[in-house]
Amino acid sequence: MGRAPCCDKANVKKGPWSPEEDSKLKEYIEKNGTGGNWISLPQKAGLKRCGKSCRLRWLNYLRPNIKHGEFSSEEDRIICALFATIGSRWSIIAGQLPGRTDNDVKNYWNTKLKKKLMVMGLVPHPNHRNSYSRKPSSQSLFSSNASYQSSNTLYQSSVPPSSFANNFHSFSPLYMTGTTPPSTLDFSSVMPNENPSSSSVTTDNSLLMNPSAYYPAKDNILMFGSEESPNSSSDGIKQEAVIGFQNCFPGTNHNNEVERSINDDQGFVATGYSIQGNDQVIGNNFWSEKLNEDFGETSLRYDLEDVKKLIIHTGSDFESPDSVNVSKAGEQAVYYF
DNA sequence: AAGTCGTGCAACCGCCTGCCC
DNA sequence: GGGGCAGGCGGTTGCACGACT
Repeated sequence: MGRAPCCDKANVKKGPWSPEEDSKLKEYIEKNGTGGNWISLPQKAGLKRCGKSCRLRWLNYLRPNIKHGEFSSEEDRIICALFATIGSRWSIIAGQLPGRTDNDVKNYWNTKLKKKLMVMGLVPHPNHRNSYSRKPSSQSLFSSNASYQSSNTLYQSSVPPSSFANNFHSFSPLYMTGTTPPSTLDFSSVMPNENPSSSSVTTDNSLLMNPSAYYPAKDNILMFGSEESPNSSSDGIKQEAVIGFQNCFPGTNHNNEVERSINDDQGFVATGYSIQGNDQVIGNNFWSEKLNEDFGETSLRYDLEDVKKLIIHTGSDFESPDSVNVSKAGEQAVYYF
């Protein structure tokens, strides 16, 4: 038996809202509130609409302080960073942008921002055949218990939403903002800096302050990304590669230290790292463990230079055979093992 | 001027989750 | 503990409108 419909479909109006309906709804809610029950609200308000439709109209259009119009470059940067961190969790992303709705952010991403990033080579085109990939191995990508948090709810799931996985794979290069401090976002490595004075966004937002809390636990992913530097050499060799590990929020803070993410359950280390030149990048989860071994469990922060040395020093010793020379500007790679 | 195409966005659909009984 | 319901969310659709031919 299927579930009962939320309203009588035959007797509800669908399609665009008229100004009269808008004013009825607005007037009612301003006077009485939603009463915590959207289903019964349309009847009380004298509307022939589904409760869900009323809720959507109110949240996306009628409620106070809704911001319409162009997204600023600051908002662009926040959306990109959060998308890279948590995927298509539009409501959470919208929660970081005062006056914006999840629908707005979603539409903006799908119609403009994604294309913009594709053009820039920061998001692989769907038909792009030149990115590195490797089959998942014995350990399933999402085999471990995932833990990810929305604005007010902590979810525990063995299988994160497939949409998240897809997005995570597709746009993972944005994970590698090797210059992303926890409280100050600097997207200069992934976004063109249209306004140099605003290359960083200072925020005291809890999500940005503690991104690891929102980071889904996924094992055995190694991500590579590269972008073409303005002074890229003529042979097309990339000038920068940034790598990140699952369970980590890759980034450095303003002191050029690699942040360690505290994950009580699994004790992972958050690492972020940007290398210059034509470096060969080798790594896997052992990298995190090596950091602990070499720099101590108690240390909350690792100096970026030490991480660089460690990568160079221990790279060939990694147990994983994975070894990638990310050589072409603008290419990205995602490795699973 | 008319037809076609592309884009943006509001709205809908259906699934998932939490809450309540 | 489990079933049902409502809210919330992300994906998708469809329409309006402008650009282009």
